[in-house]
Amino acid sequence: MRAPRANSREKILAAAADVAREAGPGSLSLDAVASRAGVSKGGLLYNFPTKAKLMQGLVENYLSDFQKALEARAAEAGHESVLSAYIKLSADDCERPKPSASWMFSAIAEDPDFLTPIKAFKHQLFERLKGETADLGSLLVCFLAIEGMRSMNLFDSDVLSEDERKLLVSSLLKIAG
Amino acid sequence: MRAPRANSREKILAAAADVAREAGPGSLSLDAVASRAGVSKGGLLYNFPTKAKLMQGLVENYLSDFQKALEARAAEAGHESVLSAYIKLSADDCERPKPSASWMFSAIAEDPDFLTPIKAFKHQLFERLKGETADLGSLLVCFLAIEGMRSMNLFDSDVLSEDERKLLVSSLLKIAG
DNA sequence: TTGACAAGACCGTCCAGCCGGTACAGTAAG
DNA sequence: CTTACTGTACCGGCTGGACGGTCTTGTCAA
Repeated sequence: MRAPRANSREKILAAAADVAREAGPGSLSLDAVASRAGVSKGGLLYNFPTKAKLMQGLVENYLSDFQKALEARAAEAGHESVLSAYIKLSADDCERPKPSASWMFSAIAEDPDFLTPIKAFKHQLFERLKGETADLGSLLVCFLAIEGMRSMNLFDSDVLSEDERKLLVSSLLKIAG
Repeated sequence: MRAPRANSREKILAAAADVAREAGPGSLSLDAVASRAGVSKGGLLYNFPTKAKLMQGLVENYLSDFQKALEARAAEAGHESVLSAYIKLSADDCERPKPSASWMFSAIAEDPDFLTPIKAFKHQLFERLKGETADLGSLLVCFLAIEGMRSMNLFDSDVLSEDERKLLVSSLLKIAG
């Protein structure tokens, strides 16, 4: 029963995210991930020799996906600012009711240092935005508001209604100029 | 050496927060909390019959502290808006380099439903702010930006410098009117 | 045949919750 | 006063189960 062509890595990563989302970040065990991915535990450990490596894979995957999406947005919109692209991308990410990143809590529980690459990424993005934005105050407000939106999505807090989120986004775009 | 009246509950709660902050949210074990609080495991279990109850205690403590602090701010400043009080309170909370609430990750790992009271609290606060703020767009931007600030503090992300945070706060206060 | 890859039984560790104690305070009958 | 009983606060060893990681044994593709 061996899948001749199985890109197991991606399946496992996706399965891990699913398990964290559905069973809760505290229930992300290797056994659960393996069975969810349709893979044996040995198979999982073959691809990710340790749980920490799995978490690392999750983080790297997340970051590279995000970067790709942001670059695509920034390119497709032509001469639009990166900040606008970031706002719109985040709005879309938060629109779908998937708090798709609750695996992050598992990673933090495993080792808070898994946040380091994410922090670095954000810092880098912030610096990039500073380079293209005239008014630092406006940038700060926008950047933090987006952060807040993402955070609420992560924590699965649907405090805002659909309309409110749309109003928020348009307000931010206005501030961003 | 029976302490006739030691308010063990508070000591335990504080110890739990300390352990989560220093050893990481994944290392919050009952043994660690007990020894940190200067209490035996049995004593801990006497006050909090289960780990879930301990988490619940943490959440309730956090929420009531926050509410008290907010009320105090709103009262002391006289006729200032609640939104301004909320902004300033959050700014002060985030100023000290203590990501004092990393126990929250442990709670989420234990059971994501521990977030429910927090979500409810935020929702309630948001409704209250809506009642006193004229421009919904401005309120949304401020509210989310504060959320972002708190989130960054929680994740121990020091992306913003001291000056930037001050500028952010003053910008928010201006928007809040 | 060989080696990349997968299966799952197995082992050691860790931890939540349990349980049988201990120390002490209050109370009240003798 | 004292003895006996009751309830409170706390102690710490124990255990059963879960989980991460290893090991042995396949199995398919080239």
